Amino acid sequence: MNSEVEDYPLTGRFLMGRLRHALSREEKQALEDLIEETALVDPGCAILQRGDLVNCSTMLVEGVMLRVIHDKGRRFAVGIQVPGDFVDLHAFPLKRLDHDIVAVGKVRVGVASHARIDRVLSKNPHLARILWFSTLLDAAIHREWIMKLEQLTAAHRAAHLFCEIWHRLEMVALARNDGFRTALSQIDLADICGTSAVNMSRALSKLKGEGIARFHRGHMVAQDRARLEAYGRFDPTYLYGPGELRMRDELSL
Amino acid sequence: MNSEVEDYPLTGRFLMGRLRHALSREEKQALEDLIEETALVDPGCAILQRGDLVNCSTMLVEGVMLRVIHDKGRRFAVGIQVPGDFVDLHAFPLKRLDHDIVAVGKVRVGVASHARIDRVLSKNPHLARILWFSTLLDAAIHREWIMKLEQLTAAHRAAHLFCEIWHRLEMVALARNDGFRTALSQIDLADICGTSAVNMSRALSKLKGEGIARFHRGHMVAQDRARLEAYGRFDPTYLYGPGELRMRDELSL
DNA sequence: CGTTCCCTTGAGTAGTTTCAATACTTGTGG
DNA sequence: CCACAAGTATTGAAACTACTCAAGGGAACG
Repeated sequence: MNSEVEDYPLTGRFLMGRLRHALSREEKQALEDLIEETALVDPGCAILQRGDLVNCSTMLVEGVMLRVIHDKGRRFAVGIQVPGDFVDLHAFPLKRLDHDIVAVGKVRVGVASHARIDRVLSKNPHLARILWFSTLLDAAIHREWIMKLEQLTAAHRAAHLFCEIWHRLEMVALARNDGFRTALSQIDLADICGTSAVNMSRALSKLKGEGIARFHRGHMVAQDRARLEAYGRFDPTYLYGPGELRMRDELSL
Repeated sequence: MNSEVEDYPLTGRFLMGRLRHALSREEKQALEDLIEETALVDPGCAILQRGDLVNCSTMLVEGVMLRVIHDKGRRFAVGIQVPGDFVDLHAFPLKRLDHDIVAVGKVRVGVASHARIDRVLSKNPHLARILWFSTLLDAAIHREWIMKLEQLTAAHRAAHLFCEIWHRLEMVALARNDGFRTALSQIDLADICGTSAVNMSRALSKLKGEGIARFHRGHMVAQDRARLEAYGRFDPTYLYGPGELRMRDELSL
């Protein structure tokens, strides 16, 4: 077990592999203390609906959540969150969100009231800057999704998505050597990749047929990661993990 | 001429129609004073390239800019900015961006060093919160684009884009009664809508043929705005202007 | 006056959608 | 333990949308 997660069981994965090293021990503790209570969310349930006036924000502790927008009965996923993500921190400055946030499978979350966040951030501008940073990571991921949707066919999109999830879970020490395990269904993948469930099924069997990746009931397994990434035109830079864009030590944030 | 723009010629359009009413006179002046110099940017030129270490941010004063990502020679637009947008404020917390920001047509910008922004924000947490808010508006627009790409065909995407630009220009008092005028080409529209220039041409002639909108050398004219918005499945809520999600007065930010 | 960039139109191909039918999984209650 | 229902996944066929390649028209700028 990762020692950060031992020391900070609710927030130990926050920004792990990104800017977590820039947090002091006191700041990590302040973050952990932000969480007033934890809750279990049932599959498909929303912790937050479009337009709600929000007065607390949610740290995802265990499981996967989707940002979804409903339109004319269809469901469109515009974001995916993994443990360590402060899923609705956007609502702290925005107060209301334009989308729902729903659990995929069973999910455990920690809840922090905006009043408490406010108190901590006004005393600690550095932490405020870090939280701002974390919301902009979501924006960077949104941009990559836009590019992916503009450019790739369904099978390539699926491969790209697998790469992204794999990397993000790896950064928070939840990936496996040969893939990852989530509660995502093919329907979820279709909603994320902007295609129909039927076409997603075909795309996945193509990936399987070419020996690139197998997806079965939420398990993604790929023997040759480089091949998967090449197929998905995946470059992890936009995740601001180790690499080109990563905050260097010379920079104080 | 709008009085805000008279009083604050460089930043008077910042968050106009959104949270600008929450700024005090002093804060508006502090923002205006952030801008150290102005510059003209030539068509197609980038003020910032992916991976650059950035130490200043840019207020768009006049013209339109695109956020673009290059991949295998093709160009993909992942965002569009209009006057009043703090186009690369994302780089203030992120330090490096994942995309380029380029001028469409001739553009005038104001430049604010991060050192100066830092000084002002540390003295004014309320203003810091407002700037954070403004970067999350970009994220909300990104999410809408994701949904639009997942859902709509090229002609509908174009209509949606026209609606968005029209509304955004309207909020900063730069729209016309029957449309708007920019320096966008059909190629730009294609890069934004994730289609080929050929297909965008066909989509536009379809919109023209059905009497929904005419686009010619950057001028967009639509007689029946409601019809255009219906065709583009457009709902301006996500822009956080007047409407459902708008910050209410009861909320202090 | 010609180059360059932007836009248009046609034709063939590739990818996706929808509808429909079928099968597999999982959990529930008899 | 089996039967059933609900949700999930697969496959086929026809219609549609978009892509690429290619050729040509038109406006703007020097």
